[in-house]
Amino acid sequence: MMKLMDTQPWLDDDQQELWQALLTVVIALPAALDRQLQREAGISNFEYGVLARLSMADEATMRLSDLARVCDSTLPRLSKVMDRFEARDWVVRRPDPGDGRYTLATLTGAGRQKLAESAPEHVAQVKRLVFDPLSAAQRRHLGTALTRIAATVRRELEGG
Amino acid sequence: MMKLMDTQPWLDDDQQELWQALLTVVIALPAALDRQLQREAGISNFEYGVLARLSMADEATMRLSDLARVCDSTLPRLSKVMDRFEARDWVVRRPDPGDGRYTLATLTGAGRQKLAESAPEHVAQVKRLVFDPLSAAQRRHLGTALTRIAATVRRELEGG
DNA sequence: TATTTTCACTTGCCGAGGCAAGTGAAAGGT
DNA sequence: ACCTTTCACTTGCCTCGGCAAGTGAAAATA
Repeated sequence: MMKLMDTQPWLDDDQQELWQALLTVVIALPAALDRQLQREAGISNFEYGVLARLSMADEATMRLSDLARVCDSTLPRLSKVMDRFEARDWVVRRPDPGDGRYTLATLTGAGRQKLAESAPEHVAQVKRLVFDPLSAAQRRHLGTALTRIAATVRRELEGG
Repeated sequence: MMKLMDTQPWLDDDQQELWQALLTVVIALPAALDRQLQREAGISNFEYGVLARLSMADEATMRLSDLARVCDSTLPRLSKVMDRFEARDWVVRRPDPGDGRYTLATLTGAGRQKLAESAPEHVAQVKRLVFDPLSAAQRRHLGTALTRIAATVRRELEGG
């Protein structure tokens, strides 16, 4: 153990503080968002993201594999979310006419409405928890840093 | 509710970008850490955090409720983690002599060893994913912003 | 002192997600 | 044309975590 600490030193104090704050954010922020969305809309933060992404797509339609990628999801996970959404008539699935291996998911009117209903409070919560505590400059800096980290993590998950 | 939408509508473009990056980080970063730790040590990122926190405590001993708070965990969740840890002889639980309602958890030698084994690669991964992509100034700014957000989110979860 | 309330934790039940194996469609090889 | 391989997804099995109800210990009230 001592030997390992020599070659691969631990985080220094500043790094420790940053790391602890990041851990709290990645653990507690999703928990807070989930609780509010679950209570007020009966969906998870992740499910909200799926609805939002689909609604932004052309024709509100995407291939599942593309949707999974932009939502940072595995395919099995998204598949099961789609099962739930289809059961509630929020989306419809059909094979891609051009290539039968792909599946196209389309947001229905009911799905769009569900999103519209849950959006205002969710957005307000995001603003309250993430944006309100920061100055404009801090937001800029945070955006820059997070974008870099996000890109690195994405590569990690795709390559690993 | 309507009032919120009037005064604070959707996120603007810069906010959208920040928000998307933050979503990727809170979703994909834990996933990446979990995968590596699971593969190489058979534990989750959360479990690693519990071991690490305990090891830092005086006598490697903490009340479960205190441990839960610093790990941003619920008590049921931590209780089940402790079941697993006790089954592997990584911790022992005993009632607090001073107040029988509290339970003290102590890290055993085996538990400390498990932590020491998994630490180097985990720390290296954290450095690679979080610190390496950033300049020194960016790290400082990120730390400042995340600390503020973390404090806000903590208050949210305790108060809600 | 007896009863009630408040803790700190545990347990049971259920839904969600990961992984590995299965299915069906297209592409590649012979 | 056939067989194999490679996709894109789906399904099954299992574990983890959330919530609500249960337990046992201390405090508060009477």
